Amino acid sequence: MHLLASRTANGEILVRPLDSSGRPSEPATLLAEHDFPRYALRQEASAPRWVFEDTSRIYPILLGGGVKVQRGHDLRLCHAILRLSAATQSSELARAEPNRWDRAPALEPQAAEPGSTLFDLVFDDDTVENDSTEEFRRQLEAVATCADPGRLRLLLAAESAGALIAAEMQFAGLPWRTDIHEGLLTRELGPRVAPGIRPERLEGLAQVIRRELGDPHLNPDSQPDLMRALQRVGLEVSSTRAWELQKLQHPVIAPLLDYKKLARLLSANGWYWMDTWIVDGRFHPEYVPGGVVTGRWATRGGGALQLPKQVRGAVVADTGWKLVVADAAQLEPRILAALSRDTAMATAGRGTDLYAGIVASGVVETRDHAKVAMLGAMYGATTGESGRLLPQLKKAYPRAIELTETAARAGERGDVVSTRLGRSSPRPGERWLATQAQAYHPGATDADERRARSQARDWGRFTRNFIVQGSAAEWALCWMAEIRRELRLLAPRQFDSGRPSPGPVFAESPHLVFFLHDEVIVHTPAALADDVEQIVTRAAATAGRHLFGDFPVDFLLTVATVDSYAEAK
DNA sequence: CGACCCTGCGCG
DNA sequence: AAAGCGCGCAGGGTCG
Repeated sequence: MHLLASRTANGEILVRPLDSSGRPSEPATLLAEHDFPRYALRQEASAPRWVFEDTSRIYPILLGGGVKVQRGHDLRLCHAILRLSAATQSSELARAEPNRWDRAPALEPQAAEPGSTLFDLVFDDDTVENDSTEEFRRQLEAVATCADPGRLRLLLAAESAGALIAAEMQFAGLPWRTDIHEGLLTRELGPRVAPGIRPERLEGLAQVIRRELGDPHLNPDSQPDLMRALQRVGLEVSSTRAWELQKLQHPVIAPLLDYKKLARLLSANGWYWMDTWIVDGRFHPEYVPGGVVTGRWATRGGGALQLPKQVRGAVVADTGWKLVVADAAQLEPRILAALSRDTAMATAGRGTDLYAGIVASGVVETRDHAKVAMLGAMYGATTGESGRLLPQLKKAYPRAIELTETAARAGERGDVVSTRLGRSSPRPGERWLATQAQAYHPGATDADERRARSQARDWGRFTRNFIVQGSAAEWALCWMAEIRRELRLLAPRQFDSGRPSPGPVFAESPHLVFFLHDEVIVHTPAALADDVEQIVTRAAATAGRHLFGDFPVDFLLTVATVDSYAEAK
């Protein structure tokens, strides 16, 4: 059973039951917004799949009303996948003119208060293309008529589960101790100062830098000024990047590197950041599922996917609770091994650190070499150490390396590549095609050809990486969806249909609070931490089976139950 | 003044 | 141009 829930022009919620092919089956129900959670909770007894036009816009109403749902289908996200997927190119959906389902969602951040601003899904033009019921039917049909529906079906389910999880994680927030964060800032930067003023320690370092560079008015935050000042004292730099400065011998270097480090802390995660993003002891970033072309998530605001290790000590479980932090070890190379069915490479990672396994197999000398060679293979490195190590890797793991090279060649030609579950890479743009065409033009110059070749290789590196990064993102979605499903079984109380009035969704039971590409954090009552660890571990194996069947590849995790995020690895 | 680009750096 | 992918964000600087 599907329940399509959408918002009407006057702010009510319209729920339309649909049958398995997406056709309206029973009469629709019209609800006031505040009645929606209670209604949804009743429906949950039969575990419907909720069809949302945009999960991030409508699900917060339910969460705010104390209701989590089990299953979802996000029309906007699934449309994006099906529109581009090579597997569904002949479908009605893919061949239709661009319509409202292709338009980017409104970019303004959501209001913190769920349900206060949700106008963007209301459309005046009641055309067939814009109707959600029709769109859902087109999506089901596109999947059903493609060559291998199972994979896409899984992808759409995983993507949609991701949308539910993203909304839930934003709603729940990551536990954040502002007192600990403040302590760190004061220790590193000095006492808090008003915005625009340099904290004590930064000002002190700025003075030292000015003295060493003989420029009493230098603003170390100005890259051009700093570069000129460095050159004036005879330091030949072409940039002011930390890694480049590190190589130089001069008394200004040490204080300058300190300055950069601290200036970064201040601007990225200083007091202003804390005031903006931490509300009632929780960090509530907005996750954007499908925000990256490869299918990875992005975030909007707060820089949640760049939380520096430096400040992770402020992420602390509530009293009586724990954080279960789990990280997929060497995820992308394992994905590559499975994608290419390279049993030798899969064997190297069986029950052990994959890079260590590669060393143990005698392929390269050190773990560091194994890592840099693997990354180079997946990113398309040609020079340097990883370029030199590639032949050894190729000899040991021909199937895996072959797959990356095939993907690169496809991209160089301008072809599309696809992930394990069928997410396809975007086609190169007009400019790319024009540059390639120019190189084949009779009057093409050497420069034209060089440019075209270099651009083709760039796109090849993109498609090479796309299949691995994108398939890894799919694994991670399946992993998380499975964790979520099992966590619910672990603490079923608030979902039981017998409970007549919904309560706070995250007050009592373990729930996901953070996701970072190949890493999750579950916030859990301490007594359940062991169960959560098992769930997370089991879910990794399940995700592997969902993607790769019985191909014998391990997806190892490092799992830790901790009080503070900083304690994990 | 805002819009935009550039540089640099954090994360995977 | 940090060898080699994908991001977000802040601050300086320039331009209209």
